[in-house]
Amino acid sequence: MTSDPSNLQIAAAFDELADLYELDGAIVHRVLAYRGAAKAAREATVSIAALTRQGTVTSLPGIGKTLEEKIVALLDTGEIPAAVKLRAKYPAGLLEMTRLPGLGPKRARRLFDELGIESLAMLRAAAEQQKLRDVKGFGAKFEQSVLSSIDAGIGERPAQRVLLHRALTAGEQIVAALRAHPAAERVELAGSARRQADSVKDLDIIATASDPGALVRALADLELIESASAPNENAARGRTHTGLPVDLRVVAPENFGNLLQHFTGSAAHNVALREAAVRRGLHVSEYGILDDATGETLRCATEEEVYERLGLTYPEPELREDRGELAPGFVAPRLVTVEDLRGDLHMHTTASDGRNTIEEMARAALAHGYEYIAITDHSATHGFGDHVTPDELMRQIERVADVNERLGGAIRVLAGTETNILPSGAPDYDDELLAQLDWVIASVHTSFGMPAEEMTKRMVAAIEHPWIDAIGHPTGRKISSRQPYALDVDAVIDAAARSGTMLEINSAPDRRDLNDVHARAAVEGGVTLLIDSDAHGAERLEHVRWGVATARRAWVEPAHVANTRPWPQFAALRKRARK
DNA sequence: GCCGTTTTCGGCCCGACTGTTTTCAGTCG
Repeated sequence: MTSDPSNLQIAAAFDELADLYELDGAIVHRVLAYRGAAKAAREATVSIAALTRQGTVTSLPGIGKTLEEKIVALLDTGEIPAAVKLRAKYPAGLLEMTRLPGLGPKRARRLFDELGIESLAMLRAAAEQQKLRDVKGFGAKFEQSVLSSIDAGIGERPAQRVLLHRALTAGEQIVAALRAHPAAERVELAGSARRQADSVKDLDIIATASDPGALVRALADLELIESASAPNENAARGRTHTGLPVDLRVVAPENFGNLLQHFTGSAAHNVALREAAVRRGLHVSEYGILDDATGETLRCATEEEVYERLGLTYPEPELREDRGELAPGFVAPRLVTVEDLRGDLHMHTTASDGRNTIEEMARAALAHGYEYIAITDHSATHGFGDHVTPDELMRQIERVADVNERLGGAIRVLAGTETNILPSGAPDYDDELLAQLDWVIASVHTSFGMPAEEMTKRMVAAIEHPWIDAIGHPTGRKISSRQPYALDVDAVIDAAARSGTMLEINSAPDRRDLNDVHARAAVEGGVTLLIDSDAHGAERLEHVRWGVATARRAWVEPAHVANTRPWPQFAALRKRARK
């Protein structure tokens, strides 16, 4: 018996089934049911395999009797029979083909049935030989489009997504530049960038203007924009120099709220919002709210009006993922902000792989308005050459004391470490040394490939260690480049709550680890979170913005975060304060 | 395939665009 599939693997199996059923011509609602189940699996904070064995998996939204059976089959045999059958029927190349613009599952299926086309290569050949136009519904224009799409490499890989910090930095500059235009009135970023998602695929900007045509044409002239075109007086589409698509829509002021709400999404949020509206006899679109009873359409100048008309509490954009923000009893959380943070407990200096000295980091943190920071260089076995030996760590403690003296108490600098969690679960300094520090954060940097059970044991051992105050980047994921290591996050949360060990939201823009779903589960499990920059240079202290973004998506309030507290209260949360 | 202030069947968000088509299905966001 191999180990159970992770929630992410189960979600992937459902997504695959959705694609296969779609090719097979299933009704769209059945396909959407599988996609919904995949979302539920990705966002579940407990092990779906475990729930299934307990017989309670159907308590998850969107998972009923049939999907339960399919999970059981996956657990027992490692396969879902329907998927095996459908894979044999529809070659994998068909799914690649559906990545081309204008070619969805229905049309791909038709080409497969009538011409036997089952790969991008065969599709390309048929387009070149002008054979596609023989099939009803296909013409010369489509053949052209196929050739140019395949030549552009579309189809070989999924659409590129850009990390939030890059997209949002560009998006904010574009918004600022548009706001400075004389024709501009309101200009706001929408879409996944506004929701502070992990990554985005384009920027959506919604505006009102005294002269819409002038604003729309102005997009092309912005320094950040490589090229743009305006198909009409109210919309422009462009690309930044890094290739990020930008959509600008100018709308009448009385409709601004409807458009901003619509284009902020998420898709799942909007679908749930509209379903809730239909139950009240209302129909929501980007143009307004149509009332069945009166036949009139209400146009909303602000988003607040949209939610108010629907009888819903306004949810901050970060919450709009259909994760309970539309539920009847929803109470808007007071989300944590960068300004709430009073300290940063994870950063590096020249002693390991950082670029600045202790004093430089301390002065930068002081300028940032912090009351306290911890210096946490990499430990003895970091393995990248830039580690701190036990002797060196002793000298580091003295250097921190010197800096504290020189700064005259303006900021409190803690002598700490980011100690490696060895495969055994032990830290790589001995307890006597850890006891002399002010602060210990522990992280996994090696042996990522352990099975979930061993990795969980390793992590729980570290969490239960008497001198480890917090776990750094607990799942090891790197957004769009590295999967989290196999880990029972629920068991980690339990252990952290029991032992009073903090779990970090690491703010490195490609980590944001814990992620939004896990951070929310941690808070619900009674864990105190920590939001850290993991800065390797003084200017990177600003990165806490991205950790805060993840925290906000996790419904996190200031009280859930240790480093929003003044020093005496924070100090008391450390394990060493309880000895 | 799921689900219930429409409760065990019959619904399941909304609209624009596209290319191919004489009225629209499929795709996309």
